[in-house]
Amino acid sequence: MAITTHLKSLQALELAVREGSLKGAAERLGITPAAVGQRIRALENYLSTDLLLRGRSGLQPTKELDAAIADLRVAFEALDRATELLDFQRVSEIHIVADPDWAELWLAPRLPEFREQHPNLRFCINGAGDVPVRLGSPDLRIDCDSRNAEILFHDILVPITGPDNTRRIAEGDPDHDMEGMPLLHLRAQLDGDDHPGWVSWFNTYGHRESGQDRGVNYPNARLALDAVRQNVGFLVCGLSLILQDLKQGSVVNPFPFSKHLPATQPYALTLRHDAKNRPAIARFVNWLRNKARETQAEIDTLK
Amino acid sequence: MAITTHLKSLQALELAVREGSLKGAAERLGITPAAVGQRIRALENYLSTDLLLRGRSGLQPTKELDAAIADLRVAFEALDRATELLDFQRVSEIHIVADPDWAELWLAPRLPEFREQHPNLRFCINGAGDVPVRLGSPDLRIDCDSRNAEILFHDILVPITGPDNTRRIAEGDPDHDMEGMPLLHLRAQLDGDDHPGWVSWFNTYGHRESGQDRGVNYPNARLALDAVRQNVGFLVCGLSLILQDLKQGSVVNPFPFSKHLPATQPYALTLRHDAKNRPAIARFVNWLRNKARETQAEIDTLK
DNA sequence: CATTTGATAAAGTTTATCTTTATTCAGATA
DNA sequence: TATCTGAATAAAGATAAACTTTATCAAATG
Repeated sequence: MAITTHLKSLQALELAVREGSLKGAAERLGITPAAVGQRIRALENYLSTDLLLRGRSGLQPTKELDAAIADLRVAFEALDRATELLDFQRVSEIHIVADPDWAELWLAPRLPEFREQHPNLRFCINGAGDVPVRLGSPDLRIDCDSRNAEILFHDILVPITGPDNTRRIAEGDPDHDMEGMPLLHLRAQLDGDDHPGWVSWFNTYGHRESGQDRGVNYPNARLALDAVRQNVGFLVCGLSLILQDLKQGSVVNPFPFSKHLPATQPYALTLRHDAKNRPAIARFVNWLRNKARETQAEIDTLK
Repeated sequence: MAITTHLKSLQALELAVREGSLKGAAERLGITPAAVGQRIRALENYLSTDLLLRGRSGLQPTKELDAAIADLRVAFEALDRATELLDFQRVSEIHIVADPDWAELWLAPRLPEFREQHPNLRFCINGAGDVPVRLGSPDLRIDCDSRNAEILFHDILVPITGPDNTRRIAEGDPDHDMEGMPLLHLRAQLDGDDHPGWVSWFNTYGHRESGQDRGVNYPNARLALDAVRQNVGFLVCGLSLILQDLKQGSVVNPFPFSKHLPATQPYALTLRHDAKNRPAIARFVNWLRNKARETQAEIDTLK
């Protein structure tokens, strides 16, 4: 028994008969009337038979089609039921809690790619997103603090500055040039040892004796990065968060990447206990792992 | 109600479940297993759900799919029935009687293009072809003799010779060069006035006083043309029959096409009384008219 | 343990499908 | 009758889907 071909043609045909016009079918299919005509004609050509008598006002199936139209209707009704059951419309929600800087600067720029392929998924990231927060623990947690979590990648911390300094750096000694510009700090860098900043960097690589913690403080990396892009000063920042900026040249590295500090902890992923059973989440995590692997590779290449 | 999308994915899915393997489904669909996997995966991605648990030996629908598989089976069984009814396999026969030279030299080279788009059609042309002759009148008749027939195109008759003469013609006087080479005749050209040949040509354009009907006789144009291609001599031939040869340079025209004779009658088409009701024939005739129009245009351009 | 078989991933190519634009045509409207 | 309108169509070019190929992987089999 041969397998049915021209499925889309048959679908268009059945719909055109049901609607009484190519135009009507086109609207339901979300394509142009010309496309519907082409689909049907393709089938007619294949069969070397006319199937539809096209009048200006209304269509009429030929007797060849008449014989089959009942089966076509049965078929597409059954398919529509199956579609319903398979829950084409289902919206699955993924709730994520993550390091805010990472969420804003690493995840957010990469997410649209994934969402394009998974239009049925809704995200809630750190309380914001497509859907409101849900009570209880999130499906995923990504940060640098959790123990026993699956490691995504090990970041490194590097000094960066704005694009206007590119020329100056090329000509002279970056140490010298830095003298005139403020150091930018993240609040977290000054609060504890978990987030190494300028203090650690100068302690390791020298270049400046005093005033290592002077300068401007920013509450989060996004704001600090905005300032860097506008040439406000120099910042020590996770390389993973600025890969795109470096490629575009909207920020630059005044020192070779070999002068970096390792992050104290890797970014790591914790899954909610029952999340593994949800295919949507499994698929998202899978994507996340791949993207993390890419990032790790880029970091390792540069450092 | 939304319209079912991913028809091919659903088809592959249903078939894979029925066959118990991607490979089996692939064979029935006439594509590679990789393609089947891709179809199914596309749907799974779209739904963000797993549908098929792939084991090395045997597949198993997930519970999501289980709910829908019955409807899918119903749908594709109905489609297969519809397919049957629409007679995907139907073989329609077209019986043609035509001027033998035209059939061999004009129709035969053009027909494959049409047949490629209409694999269900079988031809019987002048008793030969895919199917044996049928009693009674043919569906189509194409010749230059019938009256009250639909004109396809008006041919012109031109002298031609083989490619080896190209150089000699370029250098000198074709009249002179013709002296050493035999004139080729078709039997029909010598028999009556319907098929002008060298006699008419020399009477019109001069160049030779005697021996206009001497030379070699051929029973049909194909054989004569074979001889021309091998530089046996000079022939007066319908331009429509050698357009491709001229383009390829396998025959050449020693005289400008302005020195042509008009064919006494155009090629014309007669349809059997009931042929108009057969869509396959209507479509073939339509194609024939288009091709004839093309030929007419080429002739008019050259002459 | 080596081999076979079926599924998968990645990449590149081919083919199908769709849109756009312009044209045609039957019937409605003036 | 003329002309207008709305739907279908034709042609061409652009886009996107689908397929094949090649290589890899993992389970099952000998």
